[in-house]
Amino acid sequence: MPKVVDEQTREATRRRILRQAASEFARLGFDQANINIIAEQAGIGKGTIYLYFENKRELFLAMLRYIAQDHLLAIRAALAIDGTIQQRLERLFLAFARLARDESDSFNVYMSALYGVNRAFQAEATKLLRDYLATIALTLEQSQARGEIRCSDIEATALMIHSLTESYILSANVLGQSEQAVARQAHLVTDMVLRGIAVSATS
Amino acid sequence: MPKVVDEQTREATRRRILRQAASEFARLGFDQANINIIAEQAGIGKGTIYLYFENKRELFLAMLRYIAQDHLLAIRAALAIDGTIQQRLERLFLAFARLARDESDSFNVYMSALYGVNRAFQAEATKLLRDYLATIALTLEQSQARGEIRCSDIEATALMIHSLTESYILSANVLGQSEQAVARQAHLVTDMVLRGIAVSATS
Amino acid sequence: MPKVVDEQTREATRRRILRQAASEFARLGFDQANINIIAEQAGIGKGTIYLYFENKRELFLAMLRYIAQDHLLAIRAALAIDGTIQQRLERLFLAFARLARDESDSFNVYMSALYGVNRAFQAEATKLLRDYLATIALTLEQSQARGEIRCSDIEATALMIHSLTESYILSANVLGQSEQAVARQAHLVTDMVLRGIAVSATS
Amino acid sequence: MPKVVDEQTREATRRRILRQAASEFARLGFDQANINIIAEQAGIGKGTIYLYFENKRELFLAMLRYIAQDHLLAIRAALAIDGTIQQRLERLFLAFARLARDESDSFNVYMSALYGVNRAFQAEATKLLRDYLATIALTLEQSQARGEIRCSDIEATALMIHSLTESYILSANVLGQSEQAVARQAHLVTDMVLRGIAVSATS
DNA sequence: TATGAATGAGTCTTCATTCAT
DNA sequence: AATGAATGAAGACTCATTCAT
Repeated sequence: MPKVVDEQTREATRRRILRQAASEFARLGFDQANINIIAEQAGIGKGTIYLYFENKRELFLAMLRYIAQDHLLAIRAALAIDGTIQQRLERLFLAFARLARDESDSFNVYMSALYGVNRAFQAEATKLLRDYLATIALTLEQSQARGEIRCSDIEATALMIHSLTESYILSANVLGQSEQAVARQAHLVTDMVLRGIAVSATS
Repeated sequence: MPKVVDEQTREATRRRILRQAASEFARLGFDQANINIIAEQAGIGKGTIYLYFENKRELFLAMLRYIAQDHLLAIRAALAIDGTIQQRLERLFLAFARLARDESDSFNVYMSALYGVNRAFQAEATKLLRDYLATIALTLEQSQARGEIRCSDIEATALMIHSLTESYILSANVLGQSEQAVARQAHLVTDMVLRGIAVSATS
Repeated sequence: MPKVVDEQTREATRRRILRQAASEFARLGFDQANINIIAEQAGIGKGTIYLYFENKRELFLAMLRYIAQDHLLAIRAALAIDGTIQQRLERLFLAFARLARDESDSFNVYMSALYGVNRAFQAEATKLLRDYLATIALTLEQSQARGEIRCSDIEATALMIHSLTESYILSANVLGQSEQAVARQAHLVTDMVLRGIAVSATS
Repeated sequence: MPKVVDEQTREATRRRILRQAASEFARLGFDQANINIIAEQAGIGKGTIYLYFENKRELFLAMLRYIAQDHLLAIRAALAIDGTIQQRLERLFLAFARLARDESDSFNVYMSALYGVNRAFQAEATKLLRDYLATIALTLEQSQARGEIRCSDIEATALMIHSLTESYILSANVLGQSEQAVARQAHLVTDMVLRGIAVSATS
């Protein structure tokens, strides 16, 4: 009989690797990150990592999917159906701000993948982007069904909302603005977006 | 005046290196880009590149500054004082769209630097971001002075405008939307921004 | 008598391993051959192989001895006492040709060991060589006792016969000659050997 | 102006690498041989070896060609046109014996390549084999033109001569026979071959 | 000033072997 | 006895950088 490794242990190890990988990739980028160090930090042997992931590239992609799930859950929770569209979008904005702060590792690594030069990583990051947009689009549709807004092009509007939210927070972070300063903009930005939509929708 | 000719030659070589560096860094990223290939493409010897730049890192930073100048000129030209604020912001939007298309190399490399993981590069890219924002803020001030708009927080608004513009175009590109489709949004987006500002300004 | 069944099972497993080992070592050579794959092909677990053989090296040596037995049986059968010396040597030649064709795996692995660089393997392969030579020498002695041939140096002659036989077939194979073409040489080569012996024996 | 490296220096380095490579490959075989150690022994840096040879495999093949030239020169010198066919073949036999002794490194490495499992190496070693055979065939033709021998199938006879010579010496070496003992067989073996040819030729 | 040959630090990955079950 | 998950030593190869010319 083989050494019985229960699924749980295996899954726990897998997660530990992914977490350390996220940390290292976020800190150093794909190329500079060192597989051996990731293994060491995960408390396993050098070779063991290859029992869980085919190679460095696959580890990176798996990690990307792993953090994507987290992010998406956060986004969906923020856009939960209760509240007005304004409140929901504010929650979205704040959720992004929180992610960028509390999960800066995974946020950085996702942004690097999305705007970096590696096509394979970009493709994977784009999948997450599409999921974001679909979630936002769903919210807009619900809101429209309720008569809160009137929106001619849901897709484009979702893209606009996401772009503005994400980019605003990223730029603010890069510029060194405090989280509080950013949080204070939640109402302002969503208000602007909603009024912008309302107007453009009728134009 | 042989000295001058030498200066010119030297400057020309420097630019040739920077141009090739931008191309390679955009294509492969900092780590994967190969100094030898950049030298070869620039038509100089491997060692010569070190007579112009201390090391790979400095070459990257110099290249970042080099393309930043180009971009800033384009942004300033787009925001030239003639026309209404709406027209000026539309030109800004289109200028970004054109950069993302015609200068995709340098656009990519700038985005990678800004949202990548290398702090040194991020700091340099942030300088360019600050220049963008200052230029936009200046435009908003001019517009306000003319009474076109009324804006409580110029800085935040500039950031919003820039974020929305840049991120919209990037996301659209990543999602594979055509340039034309993006261009058609110019009026819509700027209109939304302006009405958003107008309203938020009074709120 | 469960003990006997166990013994049988154990021996069967051992043989299965040896057979797969011969196949892999012949295909890839000692270093490139993969213990895990041998185990897999033998239908046993990775670790189990170490219950039968101390390590990769010992497995190789055991396999070498295993195939040596087969070869030696074939050689002895070919040199069976019936027939003239010419017929017996022709059968030897054809037996080698058949081995090289039908048991090319074990033939290759033996040649690699004998002429390869690993001293331990060479020593083991040399044992087989000595057995070959002893069998041939025995045949020559029998033939001499019968008055068929007259041979001053049995050892050297046996070596000559073996060398010519083995090397001819190998070279022919390497050069891509068909089995049939090789087989047709049987009479010619043995004839030459015998006349060579006859003459040199009197000189 | 680049560092001027005269052809001579470069060629000398190349040879030094090839010589050390032959030594290491002969000692350890292709897989166990260590590129870094070869470089070190050749008195150059680890990376330098890759300026002369694309990779380990190409280094091995280049070394094979390099030693092949040496061997072929020795073979050709031995078969120089002066003397009887018997004398020429004796010189061939002795030349092989000397190579196996004095150039045992390159001899081993050639044999490993010829009878090993790596097809690429086998193909290259086979080229050398063909050259050997062509040289021997030429000698036989010359001898036939002079009326010394009469030979129906030059190619097969050349193969026989080479096989016997090479294999006899190899086996003798493997069996631990002294060089002198081998050398003493020169006359015996060639005599046998020639008489064998003469007879088989008329049959 | 310009060059490119030489260097060697650095890293992903393989695989024989061990050992807890 | 049988297993296979875990290990880590080992090595080919790349490429930024140096420096003799």
